[in-house]
Order: sequence, then C-alpha cells, then structure tokens
Amino acid sequence: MLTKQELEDFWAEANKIYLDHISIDCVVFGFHEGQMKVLMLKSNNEDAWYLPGGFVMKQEPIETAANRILKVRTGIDEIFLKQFHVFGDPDRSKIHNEMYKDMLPPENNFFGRRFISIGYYALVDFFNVTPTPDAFSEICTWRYLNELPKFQLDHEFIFRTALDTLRLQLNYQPIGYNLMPKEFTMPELQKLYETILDKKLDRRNFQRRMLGFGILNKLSQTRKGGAHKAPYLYSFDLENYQAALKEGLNSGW
Amino acid sequence: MLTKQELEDFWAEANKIYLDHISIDCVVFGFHEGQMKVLMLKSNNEDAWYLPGGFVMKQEPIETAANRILKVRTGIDEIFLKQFHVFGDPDRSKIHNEMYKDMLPPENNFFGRRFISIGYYALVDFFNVTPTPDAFSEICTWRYLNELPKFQLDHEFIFRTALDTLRLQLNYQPIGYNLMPKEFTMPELQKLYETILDKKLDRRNFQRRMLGFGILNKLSQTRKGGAHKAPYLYSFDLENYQAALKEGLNSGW
DNA sequence: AATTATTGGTGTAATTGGGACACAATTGTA
DNA sequence: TACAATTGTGTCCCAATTACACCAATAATT
Repeated sequence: MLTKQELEDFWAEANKIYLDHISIDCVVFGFHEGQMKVLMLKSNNEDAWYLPGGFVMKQEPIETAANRILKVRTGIDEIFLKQFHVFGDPDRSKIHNEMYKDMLPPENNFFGRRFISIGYYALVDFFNVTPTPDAFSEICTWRYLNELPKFQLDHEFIFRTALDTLRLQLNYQPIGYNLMPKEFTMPELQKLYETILDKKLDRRNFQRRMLGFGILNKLSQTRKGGAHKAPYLYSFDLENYQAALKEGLNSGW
Repeated sequence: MLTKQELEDFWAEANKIYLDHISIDCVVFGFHEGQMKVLMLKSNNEDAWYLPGGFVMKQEPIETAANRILKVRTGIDEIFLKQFHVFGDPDRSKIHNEMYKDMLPPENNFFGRRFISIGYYALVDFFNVTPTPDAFSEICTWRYLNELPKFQLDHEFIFRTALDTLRLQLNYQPIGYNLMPKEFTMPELQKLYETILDKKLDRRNFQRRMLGFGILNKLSQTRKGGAHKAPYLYSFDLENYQAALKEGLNSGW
C-alpha cells in the first residue's frame, strides 16, 4: 500500500511526463510446453487483479510505449505485440476514482481520469519472463486461463477480446516464432496451436497444412533422448515467415 | 479561411469540451451502382485534402463520437462503422502545428498538439449522403479511389490501411446490408464486391459461394424493366447476417 | 532378449469447396 | 425476326480438408 505522499508524487510526475487520458493495456499470453497462462497483477490496495498496463509519454510512439511497459513487467524486449482494440467507455476508470477518493480530490487523481485504453496482446515464452510488480501491485504472476481471478475494471472484457482476436488471427497469421525454441518438433508446434485454441487437432492434417504454408524448414536431425520414437526437428524459415505475417496465410476472394 | 479570432474561439471551446490528445479519423467509403468513392475535405487554408475527423468529448464513448462526427459530415445515422487501427506517431500532427504557427503560440494551438487518432472506416451508399464541410474546409466531397488528391498529414497511410483492412475483412465478414437497396439482384451484389476488391469475379462461382453463406433470401420476383433477362431479387436474411457478422464466415482451424 | 506401451512418421480414400467453363433463356433493339 | 446483351444454371476438374490405419522407433518392463 502506498502512502498518500507517494501517491501524490506519482501523480505529479505522471502529469508531467504522460499524455493525459491515454493508457495502454496489455494481455500477455505466456506459453511453454503446452501450457498457456496470462500475466496478471494483484492490487496492493484491495483483492483485485488487473492486466499489465501503463501510459504513453508525451513524445513517445504508442508501439514504443507498449514495448516499454512490457519490458519492465517481463524483463524481455522484442516481444510479439499486436494492437487489437481500443477501449473507450467513459466510465471504465470509475473504480480507480472511487479507490483513491479519500486520499486525493478527483482533479488531482491521475488514475481517476477518463482513460482511453489501447489494447495490445503479446505472446511470450513464460520461461523467459521475470514477472515484476509495479508500484500499485503486490503480486505480478502468471495465471492459468481456466483459473482466472476476478478482474478489476473492464479487464475481463479486454482479456476476452484479446483471446478471441488471437484465435481468429491464428487463421491468417503464422505464429510461434517467439514462442518455440530455435528447433522444435511438429508435435510441439501442434501443442501450441491446441493450447491456444483449446481443442485437439489431427496430427497428420496439422502437419500437412502447416508444411503447406511453406514457413518451416525440416531439419535432418531428430530430437533424441526423449522416450519413444524420435521426432524430426523443424525451424522457421524466417523469410517466408515474415512474408506470411505481412501477406496473410489464406487468400480468400 | 478563418480569422485569428475565430481560431482562438474554436480552440478555447475545444479545450473545454474535448479530450486532449485524442482524435478520430474516418475513412468513409461510398458506394452506389458499382462506383466506389471516398469522402474527403479540402482545407480552406491551403491546397490540401484530408479525411473527415474530429474529437472525443470528455464524457462521450468513442463509438458515439465516431457516429456523431460522421453524422455532421454526411447527414446520416446508423452508419456501418468499424474501428480498425490506432495511429499514434508523435509527429503526425506536426503539419498542423506549422500551419497555424503564425496565428497562435503552440501552447494554445489545440490542433498542434500530439494526437493519437483512432481510425474508423465506414461504408455508406453515397446517394444517401449530403457531404458537409466543417469550419476548416471549403469543400467536402466524394473522390474516386483512382483519382485521389494528395493527402495531408498521414491521411494517405490511414486511407491505405483502411482499404487494406476492408478488403481483408471481406473474407470473414458479410457486407452489403447498408449498401444495397432492400431488394437487389445477385449481379448488383457482385458488382459491390468487385468494386471493393477492384477485380472481376466469376458470376457463377460468386453466386454459389454467396448463397452458401446462407445470409440471402431468394425472392420469387425478378427485376423487370431493365434490358435483357430479368434477374431474380434477393434480400438479406438479417438474422443470419447478424450472426455471420459476429461469428465470421469461415471457420479456419 | 523379448514384450509392451507410447509416441512419431506417413499414406489413402472420401468429401468438400473453388475455379474454369458453356449453353439455354429472356428482354429490348435494330 | 435476328441480334446483342445479360442472367440462370450445371458440370468437370483440381485443391484442400477430413477421417482414418498402419508401420517405426524408443524406453520400460519382464
């Protein structure tokens, strides 16, 4: 819990460096070996969980701001990051206004203002991440998708929209470059897809389709050491992968 | 051209009622009988064209703001309107700052601030629209896509992104409800698609695919009066149409 | 060393969807 | 009445998707 003085200092500083009324909320999906989690923070003020977020500096591109915000929360750079929606209801920050109303009059409460929030979703390997709380949270941690706590504000809606968007975009967009090791097996990649979509896919059809995209290199080595038959290793063909990111995977009309 | 006093009044008022740093830019695509145009405004200050846009009032939802802005520019309500991207480069408003620098110091120049702009695209029948200039434009009019003037600011990029997004979304989303008359023929609907995509489609394949979506009712009447064979009339099955808008047209994984 | 359990590699038949294509029907005009 | 233009409709072919089954490799067990 912050003291009144600390809050005042934060707001005074925020007023100087950040754009008013604009915030960024990030839904960080973490993956590792068939698991999928979301990065969440627990308020140090009450029993409420929220998504990582922050503000845009006065002369900072929003893309840069999103990366900066995630850098301090996760410790990693160069995250796969995608803008997916803007959340702009006038009363979405009401709770913040309530929360701090005893400590500062609303006109000084930076948080209590109306914020228009730009939603990003991020995809990371959660083994690479060091979850780091901010000044307003006591906990920053991964949560399983099926064991999510109650969200603060409209963060439940933001999370849901991000997940829907991610699943939709899986149809037109390659995925996995930042989530898989350099070399990986087809079953491992399939597990990533199954985890995101929360459904089983057919091994053979998955492989055929994925190879059809032309974004994978089949290596001659196999993954030794595991139990059972050694699967072949693949790597992403980065050039084709990037092209597919731009052009999309299916043509349509 | 506005006087200095008029500008000052506008800015003073804008400061009172609008959220700082947030703007909305709308790419309004107009369709009618196989033609496709974009709504544009010509600055009364210089030979520069820009997209309809405006600001968000302090307690107004952004969706409402976008509708309000388009209402005054087009005269119509209930426009098909879709948020598609946020443009937030810090220097995207630079030109505005330049433009008015002789009339007001930058700190009073509402326009000269850094704006983060939420991009919407709209689809309308341009026969229903009365293009109406704003205080900063002498002309508000439709322009053909292949005869576009030079754009101000980053509006060329915004326009291009909107068009790309529209064409992409044509693959997963039904279209035409607000753009076609209540009853229309298959060739008329096809012409809409061809116009948007700027390419010819096969009559028979188009019909088969479109009917496959299950969003059309085939009526028993035909369109009499035209030359040549009378085509059947169709109407949208609004229930299935709405469902397809939500669910998407193709499944993917 | 043989057996078993488990997972990975691969092929094939049936179905579906899309693309290319041709001919018959209707209507106004010459 | 012939013609031009346009619409309605069906079929063939290929590509993609689906469902499904058998063989191979490895480790643990016996």
